[in-house]
Amino acid sequence: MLNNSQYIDKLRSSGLRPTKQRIKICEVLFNTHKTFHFTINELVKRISKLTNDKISLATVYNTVHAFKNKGYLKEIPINSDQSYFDTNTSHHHHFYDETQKDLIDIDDADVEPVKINTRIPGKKIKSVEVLVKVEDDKS
Amino acid sequence: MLNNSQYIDKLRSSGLRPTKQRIKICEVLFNTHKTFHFTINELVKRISKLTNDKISLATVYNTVHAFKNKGYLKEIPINSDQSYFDTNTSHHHHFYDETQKDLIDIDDADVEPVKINTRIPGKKIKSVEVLVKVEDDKS
DNA sequence: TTCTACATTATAATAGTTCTAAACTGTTGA
DNA sequence: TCAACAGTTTAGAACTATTATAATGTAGAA
Repeated sequence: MLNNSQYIDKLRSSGLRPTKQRIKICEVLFNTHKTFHFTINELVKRISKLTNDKISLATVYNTVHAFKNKGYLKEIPINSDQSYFDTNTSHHHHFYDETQKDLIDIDDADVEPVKINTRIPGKKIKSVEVLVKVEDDKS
Repeated sequence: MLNNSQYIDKLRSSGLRPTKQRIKICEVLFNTHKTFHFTINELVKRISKLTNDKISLATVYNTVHAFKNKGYLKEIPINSDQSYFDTNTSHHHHFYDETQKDLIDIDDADVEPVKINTRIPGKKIKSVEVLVKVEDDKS
């Protein structure tokens, strides 16, 4: 437990109590410059690999949802049997490899801005997400 | 049971036996010029409203998946507690109204073609889907 | 220190979807 | 026409991700 004051501040400033579970989850999710995708299941495994005190499944769900609501995580819209989350909250899109069931970032610079020339009255756009499904090329 | 030969042909030509359940589901899904979105749940309700012989839930799932695999239906990528399908298999995109949990088509003409300037070696693009999430505009 | 509201926890509950295995039916070919 | 077989349907059980419950624990304020 060295440099967790950043997480404590972050949590406190968004109205979340800095509990040791939340700090640990912050470490697992944000203690790297690389962003990544994960499912709850994968996160639970990652946590138990990196810590001795186990965190209950319910807490992991609660925390991930709290972080998502605060904008620290994004949920990626995919039809899958489980939800995918992304620690990269900047604007970008995804490939989904249906063969390997693998998610890959598409750098925002590699996608021309998506222009929507229609609106729904009384609604404002919250996000525009592009999902590019790919499969093995057997040609 | 009048003009079902079209469905029988369609099914047979794609290697699906034209059972009476499948024909009935074709009627429910394709007997209109309007395309629409549905969940399995909604489809089951729609079927039971339009027919007397009930079709088992398992068959509805099987049939929807078979139709999806044959390209007669598209699954719409959304994070939801249930899967959404679309009888409109042409290239188009969607608004998802998070307030009302409602899906709305975006005419393909209203979206500038999405240009992806990167590829994954050995993979070919299967689909490019844009999901525009909207919410009530309280400004 | 004490109090209180917020968090965590194990477990139960829920709900969508898939599996199972027995019964049924379209299709083929004799 | 009819037997045989592979594909299909079915009810219900099983499975799995997620959410709810309610008791216990804990951070932060007074």
